Amino acid sequence: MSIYDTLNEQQKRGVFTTEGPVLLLAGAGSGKTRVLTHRIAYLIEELGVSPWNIMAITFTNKAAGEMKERVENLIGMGAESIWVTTFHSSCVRILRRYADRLGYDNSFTIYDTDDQKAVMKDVCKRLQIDTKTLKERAILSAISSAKDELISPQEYELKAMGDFRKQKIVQAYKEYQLALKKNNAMDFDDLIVKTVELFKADSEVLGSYQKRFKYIMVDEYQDTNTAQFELIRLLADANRNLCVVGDDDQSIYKFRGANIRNILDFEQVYPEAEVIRLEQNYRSTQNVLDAANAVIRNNKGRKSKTLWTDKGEGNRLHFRQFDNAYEEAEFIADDVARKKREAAADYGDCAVLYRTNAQARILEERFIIEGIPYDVVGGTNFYARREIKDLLAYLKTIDNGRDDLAVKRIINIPKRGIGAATIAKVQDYADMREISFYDALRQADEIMSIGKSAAKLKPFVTMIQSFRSKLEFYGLEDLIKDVIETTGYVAELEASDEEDAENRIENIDELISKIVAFEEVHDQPTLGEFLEEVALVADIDRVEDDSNRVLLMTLHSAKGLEFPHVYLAGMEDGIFPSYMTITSDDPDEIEEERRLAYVGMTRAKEDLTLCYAKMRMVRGETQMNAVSRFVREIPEELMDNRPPAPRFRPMDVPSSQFTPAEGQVYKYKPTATLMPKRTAAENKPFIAGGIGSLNAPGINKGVGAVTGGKPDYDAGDRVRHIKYGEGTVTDLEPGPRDYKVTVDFDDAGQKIMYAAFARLNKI
DNA sequence: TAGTTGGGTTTTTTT
DNA sequence: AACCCAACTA
Repeated sequence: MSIYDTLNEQQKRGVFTTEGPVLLLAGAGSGKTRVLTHRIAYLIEELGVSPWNIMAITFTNKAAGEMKERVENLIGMGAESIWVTTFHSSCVRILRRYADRLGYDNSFTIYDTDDQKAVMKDVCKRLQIDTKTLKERAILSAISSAKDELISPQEYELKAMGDFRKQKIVQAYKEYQLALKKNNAMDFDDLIVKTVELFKADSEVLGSYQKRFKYIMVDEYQDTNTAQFELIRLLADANRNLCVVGDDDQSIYKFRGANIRNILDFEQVYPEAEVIRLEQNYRSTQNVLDAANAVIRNNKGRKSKTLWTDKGEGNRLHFRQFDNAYEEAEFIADDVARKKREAAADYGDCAVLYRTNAQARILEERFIIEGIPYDVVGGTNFYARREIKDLLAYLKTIDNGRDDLAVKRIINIPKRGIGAATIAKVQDYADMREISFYDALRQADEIMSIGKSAAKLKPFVTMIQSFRSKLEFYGLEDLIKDVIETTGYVAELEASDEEDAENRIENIDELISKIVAFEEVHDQPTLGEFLEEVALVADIDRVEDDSNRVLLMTLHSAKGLEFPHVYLAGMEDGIFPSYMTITSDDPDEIEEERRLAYVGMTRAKEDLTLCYAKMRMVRGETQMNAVSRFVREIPEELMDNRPPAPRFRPMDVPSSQFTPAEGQVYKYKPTATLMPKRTAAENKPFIAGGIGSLNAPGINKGVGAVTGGKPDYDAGDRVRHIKYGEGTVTDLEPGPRDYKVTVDFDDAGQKIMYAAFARLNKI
């Protein structure tokens, strides 16, 4: 009995076909991760390949971590030297070693979207580009697309002939790259592009990696872009042992440059490629699969395949119709609660998927009201949140003062009376001497033009220097706490009456936890390593599988995941498929949306619920939308309710026309298929344009003490938190203006928070 | 310089 | 609705 016996025939072929190029067309839920992990195990255990010679590229850090773990479970020790990473992490690893050969310093920093925008703003100012007509964002996205296609500024210039707009973009592109280089920084796209550049320019380096990576595997291959493909092609060129795994039906990242041709044309590029299809689905019931197949069948130009399962039919899909998004949210929350009550599902078995991040808010509000533990994935990346970026900017500045952007970010946070004028003068001085902004600050006395403002800069420099010297003696955890304490960052938040101050503080606590965790995992944790690790994490990487909370996320984020119970919210034409793709004259766009629908539906193992709201507030105006065409593409016999037939459809109606005074709301009473039961109080008419009862002041205030007095619990007590669930208080200490409470939560682990914000309830 | 206000814009999706 | 930015006031 070997570990390979449990694989089906196709999977076995995928595992045992180790030499030469292999295209593994793996339908949703067909066990591709199993094939990949077994393939790695087979290479190592049966063929005697050194783990060191294997590279597996995944889409997210989370997927990489899981794969590594599963390989470890299969072969025991020895898995740590396999490269299992994302494209971006691999490239950083390579560039940290060789970036100097491209004229960068090996300690380059990585710029995120915010940083890019800041640089571009500056570039536009210098080039006198009118950002009213040509937005920074548009320029950046043009540059990003160019980089995805490996188009250099020079090549772009050739294409820009006679096109004024493009010529402006070329100028900006060139200037932007110069600025990045000057700051010794790379953006996300550069990580790939520069690595390809390095490989092409330096055959010695390329040769060494080719020699090392004898077996290369790429997961989610349908979502690779041209630059990534080129990277892989170069790496695999010597041995040609390249196994790509993907599903053209799940290609959903065209907007990010994913080139679906990479998978469709694989056999042209590698004529000797073996093509293996995995069509048996081990995840979903037949009904779910039939529905998903019926939808995706409407796409043209796909590699035909039909998923099947030997699981039973299962439940029919649920279709539910609502008047508005609030009722939709209420139903979903109620339904989850019902399933939990009836022991049909636990919280962690449920996921709510939607097209746009904005849809999360209403759902979230409802989940809070009903006290259902949940987690929202995505939106703004954790590390892109203001408070986190602020603190990270401190850490970056302490680590090395070379990141001008970071220094400028925090120089006046919290307020130190240092304004734009002073900053500009310091920058001028820095430019003149060709030194960094921070070094210019250190010489503030020498800068004649700033006059008495120099006195404001000095304490800042002294503070940073003191952090630096203290770093010799204490760890990262002490450092971050010291920064928070010394700057008064949290104290300021605490005192502020900002709506989301509580949330910010929670995020900061989470950051501290992450630093602590980082220090636990690494033998010799350095600040630089922490900052690097943090630069490349996606929001999805942070979700823990065992936290037993309902997950709320976009359809995009859900790729690669599965849940027994899935709710698809906002199944409306104009929302999903999005308005943009409906009105586009490129028919490919709607096909990509359909693939997204396919991805969403195939996340469900047992139970799939499709929700439709007739009226929905989008960007401040009320829209009336028809049922999503994707719902209508599902055979009716697979659903428990028949979606209403399409009728006249005002695409969007100005909210002003929907004041209750004019009574028009009532025209759109539900045509009543199954509506969830609700109490009379809850059944009040929805007021379009208003925010409804859910948003009443105090909604987020939960229960429990809000004042700064001593809480009614103490160390040792059991308490309940609205989000983290139950836990034990391990510490309670008086702070400057509030008690600081440390709780060891059963599910969420240890958290430190301010009592006023934590709103813990003794139980 | 800091804080406020009013006007204009917007992402659909993210490593 | 939410966010960002410029312009204005204190």
